[in-house]
Amino acid sequence: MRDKLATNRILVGDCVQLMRDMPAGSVDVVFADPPYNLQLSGDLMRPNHTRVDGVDEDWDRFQDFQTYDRFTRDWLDAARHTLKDDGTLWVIGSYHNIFRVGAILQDLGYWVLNDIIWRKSNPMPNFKGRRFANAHETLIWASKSKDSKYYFAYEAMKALNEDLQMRSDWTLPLCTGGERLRDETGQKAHPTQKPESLLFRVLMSSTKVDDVVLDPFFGTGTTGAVAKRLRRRWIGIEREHTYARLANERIAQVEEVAEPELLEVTSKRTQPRVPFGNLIERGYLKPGTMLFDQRRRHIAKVRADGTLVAQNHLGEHKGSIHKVGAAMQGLPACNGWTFWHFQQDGSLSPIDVLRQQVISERH
Amino acid sequence: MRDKLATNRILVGDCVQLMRDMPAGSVDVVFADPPYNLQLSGDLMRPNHTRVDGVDEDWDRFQDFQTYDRFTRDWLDAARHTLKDDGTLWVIGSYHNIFRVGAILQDLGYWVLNDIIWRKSNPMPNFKGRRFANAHETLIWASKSKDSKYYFAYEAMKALNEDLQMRSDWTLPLCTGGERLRDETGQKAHPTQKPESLLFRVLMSSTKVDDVVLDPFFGTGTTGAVAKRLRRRWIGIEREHTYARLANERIAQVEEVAEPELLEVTSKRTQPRVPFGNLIERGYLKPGTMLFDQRRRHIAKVRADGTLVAQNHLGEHKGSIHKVGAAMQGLPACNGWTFWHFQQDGSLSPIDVLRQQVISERH
DNA sequence: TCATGGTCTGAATCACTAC
DNA sequence: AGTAGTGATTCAGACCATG
Repeated sequence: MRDKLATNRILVGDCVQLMRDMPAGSVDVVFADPPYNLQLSGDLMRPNHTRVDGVDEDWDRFQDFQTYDRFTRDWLDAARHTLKDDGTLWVIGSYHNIFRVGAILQDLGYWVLNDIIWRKSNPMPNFKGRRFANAHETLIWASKSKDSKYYFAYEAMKALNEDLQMRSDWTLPLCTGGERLRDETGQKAHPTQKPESLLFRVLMSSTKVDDVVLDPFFGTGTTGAVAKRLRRRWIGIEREHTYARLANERIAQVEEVAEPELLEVTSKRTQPRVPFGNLIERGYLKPGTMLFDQRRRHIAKVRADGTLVAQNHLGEHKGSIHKVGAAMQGLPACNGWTFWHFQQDGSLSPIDVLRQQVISERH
Repeated sequence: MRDKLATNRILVGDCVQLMRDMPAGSVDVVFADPPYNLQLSGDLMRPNHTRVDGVDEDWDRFQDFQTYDRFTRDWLDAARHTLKDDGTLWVIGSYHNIFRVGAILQDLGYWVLNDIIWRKSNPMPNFKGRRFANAHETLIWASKSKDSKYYFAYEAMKALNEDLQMRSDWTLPLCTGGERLRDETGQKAHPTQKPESLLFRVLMSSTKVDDVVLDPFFGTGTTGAVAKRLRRRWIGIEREHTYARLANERIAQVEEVAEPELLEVTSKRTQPRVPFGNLIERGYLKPGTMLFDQRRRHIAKVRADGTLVAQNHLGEHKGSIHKVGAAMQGLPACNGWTFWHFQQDGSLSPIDVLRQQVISERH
């Protein structure tokens, strides 16, 4: 069976049909980046009156949830047919579609191993201030069934993460700059190209050299590019000729690495900052607590939302610890963490010591 | 209807029945931490051969996905009955159940606003090294329907995050130490007690002072404790008397934030509107006064009826401060309050400061 | 060559009121 | 119910022009 499987090539056509035609149990890993069913309506403008270039391609339009569910069930079922019994499936999505994908793959008998959060270091903001900034996407990693003996490169993942177990949240930047494929006019070639760093971690964690990776929504071929670099075999399925042509050109330029395990990794473990508000949420400081500068010349009161309120001869000042510290001193700027102190057993300590406690909790 | 709703108390019993009996459209926010359907089989052992004290309660056992789905549909539907049209729902879960919860709530007509990742700073490691360390849980935030005018404390969230808009990933520690409720023998009283910091952020972002928060899986009452502290009204539903008793004792000890004004959040959106003409009526600006943009590239004259007149290479423009500001810049829109400035002692100030004076005069 | 400042952009379910 | 008017709203990072 194995040698019948043509790898390292793109099949152009409908992925459900093409996967059903593949030999059963021939693929080690499926990575799928299906349409998200975003249901966007109308234009979104930035505050500077420019238009956001959103996803409005035909392939992301579905009549309703029922239609999307049928589509999802079909391709997940066909993908299951191609998978070896010990193979695993990856799917990436957002809150628009990921719940439906997850529930359907559970119904089909897949066994969820992890849900993984791609925490974007540079997401698009929420321009209208109506929701939390949507700063992540979700991947589901699942084995073909509950009892399958799937592969997981535990040690490699730990090494990638400074000798700490790799967690289920990955902080990685978007695909921008030189990595982003563009057409002749400089426009992005594909609206949802994924960063190679994401596929690197997916393939390093769940495949071995020479394993076969199938991507039924190949797009511009990020999966193939990273698979080739890591000496995995790959099969891409893509409906649109334009994307397939771009992917072929792209992958042709990729060079394989001699020893994948020696690859240098961009592990951007950027520690999230600690906002002052966290100290209140976590009970280190209560709303109403008084803060002082070191010599007790200035005094401010903590509010529930993490701002301070204080008064001096110029009037009342409300805002961040930094802004109020600056205003009270009549200075253009101030580091509130070292300026403001809290009282403990009669003596004053800078609020920075509380921040250090929060950071140390995080390891 | 409002005064019929008994708040700040725990109802002991089945949440589906009790929610159905509540008056329709009476609750501002539902926060739910339902059973996760963990499907643990057998005991999990640490490397040092001690047993992990996992969730092994009767209430977390369901025969199959179908049974869990029916349960989920029932309580989500009953919760929808209690919600005001502009109310919102929060649900927390893990990959065991969150896909089913998310898909079902979408099917019921809820409209997902965000999925939120609770990124645990101190998660339990994966002891067997067979998966990624499960270091997060997922919350879904949804409005009752697509068109509802839900409440979101955008400015408060931004303030909590040092003046950057709050993202969809929240890094917070587990509930441990003194915050964790324990029984007489020192055992944790509830296996899945959530940290108060998590509820703080949930309630600060989506409720106002005196709003009603309903928690149908109340457990040991974290939602009630934080709601009381933040001066929100709360209703808890809990099936087990033991948990309800512990929750009552716990909440009785909670102190409300002493000064309600510390809980106030300010938002430009909720300020009363002031027509520009009011500034002229009240003598803040005289007809004939010249207004400028910040760099003095544009100039306009105030007319007695509260409109402006200005000229540029495209011709003469008359109309509101916004229309004329937009026309002068060749933009589709413009906020005239911040664009136009008046001269005072040689320096320019935005006319917005005059609007603020009018608002503060009115209290 | 380096520092600085302006511009552009990324899977986005992104306003509300009065007439 | 549809339309028009008011006026609220963005973060990180790459790239480019300028000094």
